[in-house]
Amino acid sequence: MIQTEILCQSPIFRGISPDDLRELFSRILYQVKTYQKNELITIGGEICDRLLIIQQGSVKAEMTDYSGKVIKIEDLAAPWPLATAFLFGKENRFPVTVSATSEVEMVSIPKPEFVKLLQMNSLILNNYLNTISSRAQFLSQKLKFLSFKTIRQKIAHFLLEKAGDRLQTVEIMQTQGQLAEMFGVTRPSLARALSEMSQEGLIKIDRRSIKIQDKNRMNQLLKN
Amino acid sequence: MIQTEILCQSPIFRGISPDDLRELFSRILYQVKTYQKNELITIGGEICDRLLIIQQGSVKAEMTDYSGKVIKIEDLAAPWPLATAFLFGKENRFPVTVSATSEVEMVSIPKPEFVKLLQMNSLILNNYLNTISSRAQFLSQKLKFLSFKTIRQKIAHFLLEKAGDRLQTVEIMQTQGQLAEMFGVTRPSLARALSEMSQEGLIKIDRRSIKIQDKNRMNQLLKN
DNA sequence: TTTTGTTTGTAACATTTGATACAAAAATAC
DNA sequence: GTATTTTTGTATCAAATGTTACAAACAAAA
Repeated sequence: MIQTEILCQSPIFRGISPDDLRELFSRILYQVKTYQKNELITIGGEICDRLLIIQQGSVKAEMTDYSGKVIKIEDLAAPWPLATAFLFGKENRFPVTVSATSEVEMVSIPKPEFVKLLQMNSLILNNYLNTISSRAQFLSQKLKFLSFKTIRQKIAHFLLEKAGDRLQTVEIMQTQGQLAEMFGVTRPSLARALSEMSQEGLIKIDRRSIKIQDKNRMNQLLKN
Repeated sequence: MIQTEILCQSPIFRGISPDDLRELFSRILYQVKTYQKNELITIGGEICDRLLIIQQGSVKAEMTDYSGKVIKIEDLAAPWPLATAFLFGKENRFPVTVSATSEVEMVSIPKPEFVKLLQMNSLILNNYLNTISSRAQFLSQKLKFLSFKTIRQKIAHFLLEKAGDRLQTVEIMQTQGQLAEMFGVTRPSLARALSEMSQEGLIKIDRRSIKIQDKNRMNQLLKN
């Protein structure tokens, strides 16, 4: 049985009343499946031709590496949808193996039926488009960040982004350790780069606030 | 005037007959705007609340860096859509400044009207979902590749991916130089890493074919 | 205040990679 | 077959970053 009070909390059905959602579901085909703890739900590599939404319980996603060993990727709980990014596009396969970590109820909507839902209700359509677009935008940002090779470049990008057109001084909310992790470098390396940039007059560091002293030279760092 | 013979070549309208497309357009609001050479079409940072499709001519996309200098990003021509990844999601702003490089006709569909199109025609809906999903999948792959830090890791990932479960020997189609560029490293560095891995018995290199001799140790390289 | 734990600055050394150069090997052209 | 170009293997040195370690500064708790 579907529980629309839970499902309407899901990112895809957000903003829809439980009653409306029940009405919508009555017009499509779907299944509600129950899985016991530790039971397999999807296998990595399997074709992804249906949308799965956790209605009750929690699952874990794992990936198999090339030698066959298993790495845990993430934990998900109701009312989250699974693999929204793999229903469409060229790579229609589950990237991960999903199994139940408690007793689980899973709503399974075949792709053609989900397309009907998208066409019947513009809120669902917008929610879904927003979900996958935001993901693409997030990945794109992350990729841009990774494209800067040296630590100085990463620092410059981070500071200029935070400062925008106007500000000269940026207040950092994270510790150096957290920043270093974001940048994918070690903490002492980040500290060294910061102190060198400070010595060279590019920035001025006072605790957690950093003043950009030479915007032009900072920009030149990003040229390559 | 819209030219549906051209527009139906666009990734978003692919598979739809010119006549059907004309009928669909008759049911929504849209504009066809003409731009002279060098005229501005969108400005980076501007809100992206409409879908733009090049119907005639070509444009260039440029980005402004933090110091105000302009970097060319890409050239686009008819019948390509602009910024499909920024119509929805959290970041609804054009990332680039677009200007005409020849006389240009641009079809402009306001976002709510485009949503109508998506709901009226499931082919358009599928095309659009496939476009942005594929983009997210592509970015995700690229990100995964970049997450490997050492050259050895990149080599291991590349070879294990190519080999799959079965094969032991991988035939490389590119030159070392091309591979090095893909990996974002210099050619001598790649050659050195390969020869070291060969000395350590991980792989055996014979011209353009590389045999994976120790899959387990290769996998361990990817653990961190 | 004193104590304790966290954050920061910095140093010494090891490792990885880039830059450059050059010769051997292979592929291609003549 | 010879000449020319491309590709590959390798060496040397420099630059960037990681690793480890430790002390000073700071913040929170007792």
